[in-house]
Amino acid sequence: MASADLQDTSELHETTAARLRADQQRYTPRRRAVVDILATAGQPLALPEILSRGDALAQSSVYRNLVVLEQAGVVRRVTSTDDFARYELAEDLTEHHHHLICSSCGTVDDFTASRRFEQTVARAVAEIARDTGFDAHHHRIDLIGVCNRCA
Amino acid sequence: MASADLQDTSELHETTAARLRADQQRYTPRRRAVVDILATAGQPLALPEILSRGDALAQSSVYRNLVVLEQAGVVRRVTSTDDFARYELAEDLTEHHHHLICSSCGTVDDFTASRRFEQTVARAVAEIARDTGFDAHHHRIDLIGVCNRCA
DNA sequence: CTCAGTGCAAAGGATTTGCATGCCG
DNA sequence: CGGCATGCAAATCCTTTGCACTGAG
Repeated sequence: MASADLQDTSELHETTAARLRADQQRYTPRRRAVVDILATAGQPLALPEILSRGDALAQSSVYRNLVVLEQAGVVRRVTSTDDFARYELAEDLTEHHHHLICSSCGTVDDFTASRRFEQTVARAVAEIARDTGFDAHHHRIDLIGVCNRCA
Repeated sequence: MASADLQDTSELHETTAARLRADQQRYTPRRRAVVDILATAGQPLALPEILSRGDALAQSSVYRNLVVLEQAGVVRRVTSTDDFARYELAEDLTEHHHHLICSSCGTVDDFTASRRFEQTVARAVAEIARDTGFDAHHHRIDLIGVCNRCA
């Protein structure tokens, strides 16, 4: 299960720097800003949200940096119901979790399931992989519905 | 794999017609064509795929009809890794299933899980809903990996 | 000095929309 | 006849890309 407690941002940044380095990429101030924003968000963010939380970040640069960060395994892109891509830190930098997707406004919130549930899922996934020959890297489990704000 | 023999497409079309009617919408030949294509596909289709399987369907009309069909609860929009939206028949018109998403080519295939697994999921979902107050209409469970063709 | 990173503006591309026409009811 | 469905083309809008500039090494 790894994924220590990375509430400690310095460890997060160290890990991020290491992964970027492994990808021959630098950990620039802009990239660090993006990581910081995602780390404190607690939910996947769409680009406009990232921009508004940052200080004069250029849209194109953020997009470009997100690509680099995703490539390095630091960031993960998630899709919702609207047509904004949303971004969050890679799961091994945070905590294993799933998403509550609001079909009304597109907001994505995190939630964690019980250990027992996760075990069952893991078992089922392994089973499926065996049966279908599909090489599953990871899975995603989302609940789609209406969030409190929209209800 | 496909949903195999469309034993009774007439029932599908009847149901579809009813749902459209409930939405004050007509079941036109074009809409029927789209439903037929999705019914025989056995996997979610991107728009170009729908067009190529149809006979001179206009792109914009198909998009428009997909919106209408989705609105009426006949069609469901699913997202993959590429930037094509994909469409499939609503789950209650087919069979409860999940998706194998290829992170390489974006293809989405169907798979069904064991009854036991689904029960556990249902229980967990209810639990989450109770804890978070999130009104979950449905859930989605996808396995992301590399399909046989891309491997 | 070199070259990756950045910002601005313009381009791309899937999806949506305006408008004129055709057809079902 | 009237209004919705359709096709075509143009418009949208998120995202990507071209290009010139800046700063770290």
